[in-house]
Amino acid sequence: MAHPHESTRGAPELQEELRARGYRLTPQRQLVLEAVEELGHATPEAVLTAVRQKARGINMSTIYRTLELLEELQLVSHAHLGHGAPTYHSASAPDHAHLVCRTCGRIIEVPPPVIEPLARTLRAEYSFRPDVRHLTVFGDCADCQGHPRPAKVPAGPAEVVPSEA
Amino acid sequence: MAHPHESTRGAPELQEELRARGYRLTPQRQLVLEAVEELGHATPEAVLTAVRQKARGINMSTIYRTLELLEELQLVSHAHLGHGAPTYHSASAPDHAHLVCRTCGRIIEVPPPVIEPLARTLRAEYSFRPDVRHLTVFGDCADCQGHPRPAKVPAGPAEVVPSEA
DNA sequence: CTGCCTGCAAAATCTTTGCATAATT
DNA sequence: AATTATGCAAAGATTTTGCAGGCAG
Repeated sequence: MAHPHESTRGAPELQEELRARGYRLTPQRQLVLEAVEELGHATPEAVLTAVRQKARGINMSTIYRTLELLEELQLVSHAHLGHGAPTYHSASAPDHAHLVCRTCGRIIEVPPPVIEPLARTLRAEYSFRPDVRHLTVFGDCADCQGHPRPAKVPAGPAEVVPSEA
Repeated sequence: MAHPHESTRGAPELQEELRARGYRLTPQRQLVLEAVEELGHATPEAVLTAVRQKARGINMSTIYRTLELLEELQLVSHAHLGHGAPTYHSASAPDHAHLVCRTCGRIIEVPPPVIEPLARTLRAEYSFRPDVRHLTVFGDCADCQGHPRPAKVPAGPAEVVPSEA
């Protein structure tokens, strides 16, 4: 198959979560959830584009409203990987934090165990419970160290490199 | 004195850094740097307000251009503490990362040593060099755990709680 | 003087909201 | 049938950019 995340229990679970809170199941909501699951790291703009390939007439405001709803239902979560646009992830994908290279824009996913020692320290010393899924660490990746750092990060959301750890 | 950061070597160092790269020293640039040093965590909007109390006629576009320049000169750095507005910090203040409570909005500063173990791991396993000053960890603070989490984070930039560690 | 900077205004992004209509339950 | 959800368009909020005049060096 062509998509990153296969655990698209989508519809059934979605309907269940929606109805439990008095919300309705609509084609738009199914499509948005599917798009987030398939895209992996999706900006609202990317979700809109993806959804429009399957159905027409869908509006950006619906994307925003739906993403907010899905996040409330804990079916998706978002993280800030750059200046402006947040990116959404499916809750059915494995949890991970992000490393973002400031020079080339590359995004590296890291599994929770890498963050856990820090999380433990924050819980112990600050009574603070971090949300690892929302964590983004900015810095320079292996390929970009020592380079004269361009004024701005290059174009596009850049490739995502899931860590194998 | 009434302001957080006293190490306002400001003007001299600013002039030096500017001239070294062919930039000019202007009243606006001095005022913006001072404001960032005095405010501690400053959004562009807050900087504008602060600067306008000392001089008039200053425009928001100058704030943005100046903050960008000061960051290039490494005299300030920014972090994303919330949804939209970035906050700027003086480089003359002690380095620190941020913990942001999603429920009450409280901001807790943590010193680099707390983050260092994670930084070491990322360098060793991912050849990734994190920028600790830019690091923000979202989660729930001691006071807010177990609470029914409001739909939205409460008003205002909220108080900043420098860690004593 | 020469050319960098600033203020102003318009534009560009990105997101939210009001409202009438369409769709779900 | 009762309400919720959507599409559309306009409004907001934030940041960027083009220009002509002003100021630093």
